[in-house]
Amino acid sequence: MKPQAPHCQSCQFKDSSLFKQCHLHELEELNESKCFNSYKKGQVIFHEGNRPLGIFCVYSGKVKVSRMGSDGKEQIIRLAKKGDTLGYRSLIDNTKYTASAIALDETEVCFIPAAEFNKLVDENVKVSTDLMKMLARALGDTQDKLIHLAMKPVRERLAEALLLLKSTYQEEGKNPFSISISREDLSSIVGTAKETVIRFLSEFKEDGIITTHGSEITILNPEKLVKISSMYD
DNA sequence: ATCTTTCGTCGAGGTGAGGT
DNA sequence: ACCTCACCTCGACGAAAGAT
Repeated sequence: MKPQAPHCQSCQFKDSSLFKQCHLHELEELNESKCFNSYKKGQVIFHEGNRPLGIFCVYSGKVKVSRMGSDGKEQIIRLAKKGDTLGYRSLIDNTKYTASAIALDETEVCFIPAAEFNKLVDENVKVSTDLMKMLARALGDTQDKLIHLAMKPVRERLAEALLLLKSTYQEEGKNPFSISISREDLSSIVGTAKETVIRFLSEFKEDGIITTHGSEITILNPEKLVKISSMYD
């Protein structure tokens, strides 16, 4: 059964998204022009090197934004959850995508065509201000990440990656936090080899910080992870 | 110069899911 | 039931960098 496309006017993420400052008629126009798609785990939402034709709003599921390094290894540069917006930077900059977005599990995404998005940004100052804020925040996050990648050893970066997953994907009231993620993806977030991630995960297990069941990781002691991740701050 | 630590690579084995 | 495949895990080894 094909899932029902949500209405922008009544979308549960309306008040937390980039479009929170939109007027009702603008939301109606967005709703008319948008497309709603679902993706299976591993499916590409947009591909590095392609021209952006619009922006994507994640309605459900999890998405990784990653790019290929010169050595052919994947580096995850961002994780997106429901309510997040993707692909806006390349669209604004009018350049090809510098990264790919891939579904990490069953994911539903709304696609807003470039013309509609640009019109909205042109006409609604509040939206364009929010957009600027979003870009500024993304830039700050990237700077932090760059510094951490350069300064911190793998163990600390892994702890930080686990905390990032927790802060991104933990749903309210769900404790302890569990996530199913391949060691490959985790190593792409940390920027290290899969085996190294596995080794340190085993250490974390021995220390009672996490437990694992297959690819599922449960964080039992986030405070300890914070301690480890901030050792080099 | 030597030792130690960290981390990447390789290879092998185990496990679970899905297909036939 | 059996096979295949993807994924997880571990041990061994070696390179690189820092410490002594």
